[in-house]
Amino acid sequence: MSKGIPTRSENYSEWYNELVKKADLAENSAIRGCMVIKPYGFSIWEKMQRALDDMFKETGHTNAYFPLFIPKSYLSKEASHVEGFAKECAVVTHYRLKNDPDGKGVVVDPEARLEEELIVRPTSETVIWSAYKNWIQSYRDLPLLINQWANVVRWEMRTRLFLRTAEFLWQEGHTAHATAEEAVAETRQMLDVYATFAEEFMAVPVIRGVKTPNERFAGAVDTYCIEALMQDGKALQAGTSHFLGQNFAKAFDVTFQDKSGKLDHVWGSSWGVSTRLMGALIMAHSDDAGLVLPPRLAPIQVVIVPIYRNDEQLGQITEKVNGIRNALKSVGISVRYDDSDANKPGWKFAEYELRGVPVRLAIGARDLENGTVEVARRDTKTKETVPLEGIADYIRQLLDDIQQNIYNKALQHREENTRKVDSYDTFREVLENKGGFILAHWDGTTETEEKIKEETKATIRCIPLDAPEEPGTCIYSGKPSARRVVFARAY
RNA sequence: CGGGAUGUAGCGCAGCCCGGUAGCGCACCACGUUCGGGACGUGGGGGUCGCAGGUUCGAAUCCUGUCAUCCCGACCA
Repeated sequence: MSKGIPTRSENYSEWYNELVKKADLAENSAIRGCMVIKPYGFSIWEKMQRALDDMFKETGHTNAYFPLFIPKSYLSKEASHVEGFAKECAVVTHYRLKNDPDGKGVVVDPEARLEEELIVRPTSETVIWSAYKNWIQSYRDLPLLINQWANVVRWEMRTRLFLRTAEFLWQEGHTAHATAEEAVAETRQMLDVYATFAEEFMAVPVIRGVKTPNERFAGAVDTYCIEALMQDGKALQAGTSHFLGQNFAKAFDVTFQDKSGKLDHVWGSSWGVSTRLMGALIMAHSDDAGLVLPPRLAPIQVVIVPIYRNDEQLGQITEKVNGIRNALKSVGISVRYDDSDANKPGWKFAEYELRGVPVRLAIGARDLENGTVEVARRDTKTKETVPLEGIADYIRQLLDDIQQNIYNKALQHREENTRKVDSYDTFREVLENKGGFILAHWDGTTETEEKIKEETKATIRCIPLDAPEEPGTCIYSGKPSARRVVFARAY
């Protein structure tokens, strides 16, 4: 990027922060740990939301909305759940302010203390399951397939734009089923939905896997996840899906009668992805010139920049551009024509590259004469002059090519940075010098996992669902192992 | 909550050591020339120097306190 911004290789972290700000995606708010998502950033998030929501509905889910506040007693009903979240909860203790007796603004009215504190939801399992108790009586009420789009709060000590913020936006699905098999199938189905979304929309290849007990969601029987590899060799969990067993059903006494009249607790699942996906999107593809957006998620797919010397020329160009815009719009391509006089073409070129617009068309007097347009693509930064005739089909094909190319690049990067390692020395060396995913044998104990984490900062990202059976010995303890698991340092 | 740093114009910074009434770049406004890769010239507007005390004839500068932000840890499905 221009103007003294560090490059990816100099300082990935700083590069990321600057990019988020310069590309007008988000900024830190004055509120501790919170983020302001700016209009451009939010428009990308909206595209993600829409695509995900369509996928949820296709798989039979409906949207609903539950309260922001959770009575403290709800949260404590499921023992491991409360333990997992207790350390990062924002708590509402009072319901009224009053004027400061010393005349200095307002103070919390000590007389307005809540009898029972309210927790700002860190996740909604507890409020939702307390509602499900009343919604479910019979097997005829099942499966219950509900999703909500909401904000949640987790009081993180240290935050990073999009990747970890005190408040974030997400989607959380909560389902109830008559059998364990159905609930597991749901859990796996939603994992696949997430993986498909990541790969086909975000152009980010992911590994589907199951978490170790240590990394499991607080209150789940099994936690599944998709793991992506960022350009700096660190892993990012891009989505999770949990099989809850009967844990929440038991905690909230959610039972149903089956066909034979027998009473049983229902089986649950929950799953979610958050604005963290924005972080994944940014980190997976961007380069030193700025953001690189996959066409399927780009708010503006094509920007048109006129090159002119005077109003007369601009008029002629605009006339030609109107035809192009209509042709592109008619095949469903989103276009912006930037004829603003405020900035020069060179400035606009740089600006739209920074914002990751996949395709840029430049059209000037030369093109008017020749019946051509200059087409520049963001992913490869190449440009060529093409005839105006058939431009819509050409661009549509080009957008598909760009989507595919971005994915291929990310996949190639992941493949080049996924290594089988069989000794602890090599493991440490690879982590230190190369990063990436490391496929290694592990003895299956939390103890070993913790030791490795302490010594190397690497965690087991997941046990891949497609991990082949392969007897070996644990790189740390030397004990037998049935298959390799994925290690990495993570965000 | 520990360790380090920083608060000066919308943004990025210099000035502080050695006290003398605030400056640079970008952005902004006006005019002209420019316009196919972040244009140039000339003129102009904008700041109680984070906040509160103190020292001094005089404080952005020295002292004390305080608040905030950032980085490194601890924390983190």
